[in-house]
Amino acid sequence: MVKKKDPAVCEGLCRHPDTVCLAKAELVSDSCAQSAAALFKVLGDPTRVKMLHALLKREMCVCDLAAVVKMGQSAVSHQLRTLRGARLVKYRREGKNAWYSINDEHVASLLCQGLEHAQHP
Amino acid sequence: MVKKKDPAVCEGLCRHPDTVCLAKAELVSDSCAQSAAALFKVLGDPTRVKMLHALLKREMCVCDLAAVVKMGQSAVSHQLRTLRGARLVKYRREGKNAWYSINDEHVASLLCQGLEHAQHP
DNA sequence: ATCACACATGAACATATGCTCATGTCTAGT
DNA sequence: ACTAGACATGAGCATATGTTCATGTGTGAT
Repeated sequence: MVKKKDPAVCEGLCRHPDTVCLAKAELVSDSCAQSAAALFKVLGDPTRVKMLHALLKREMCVCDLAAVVKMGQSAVSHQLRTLRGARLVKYRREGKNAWYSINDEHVASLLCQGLEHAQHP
Repeated sequence: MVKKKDPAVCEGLCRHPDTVCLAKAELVSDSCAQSAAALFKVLGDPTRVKMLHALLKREMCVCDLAAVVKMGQSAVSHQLRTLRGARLVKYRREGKNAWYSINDEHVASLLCQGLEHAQHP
């Protein structure tokens, strides 16, 4: 009788309590899963992928980014807002222009890994 | 006059044509950005992050996964469907159970990088 | 001061997403 | 054959998301 359920620990919801208990013990916290998912979610839009990819090589201002990804200035500005919110990009103002760039190497690395994976189906 | 616009190449939509032309030349293709974004989008949900994290260490069946992430069987099954669609997990059937596991190391690496980044704000 | 430009932002809208509920399918045991 | 268990799937619904349109803000040139 090696696979008897243990309601006290696993709440009787599973077929393989040992596995479930182990997995539960190791499971990431809600907040951790939340923030990782939030990060990926921001990366999960083709427009933002293109924008970040363009920013990999150089600092760019909003209207140039708009021209590159072939979108309206407003759309690009909204996307930059969410990218800023997730701290994936930073910006500096210079006169009338706002120059955006990738925030850190970690972000660049993640993006490149995703792009690379996408090319090898 | 180093910054004259070149409508033939940049369509007159930008302030810094040289930069835009360079960025356009290097820009990832639509389909490439699409598939990278699709990959990230699938990773961009806390429930799926938890499920994948649990699968990092061990193969699991559906009802056990449901117990671990504290969700209904149907919800988990739907999520597994999208994970399968993105080829992030694979599964094998054994009698009445379906055993799921991470599809490849690349996926695991991406997930871990995301989780790690999320813990260093 | 006025104007044009670069950018940000709010509202509105269509679409996408994730969950629940109900039901279908397949397998194993009787 | 019949039933129960494990899983898959379709419909429905509430919420989230991305774009456009209109407008607001701040800067520099005239």
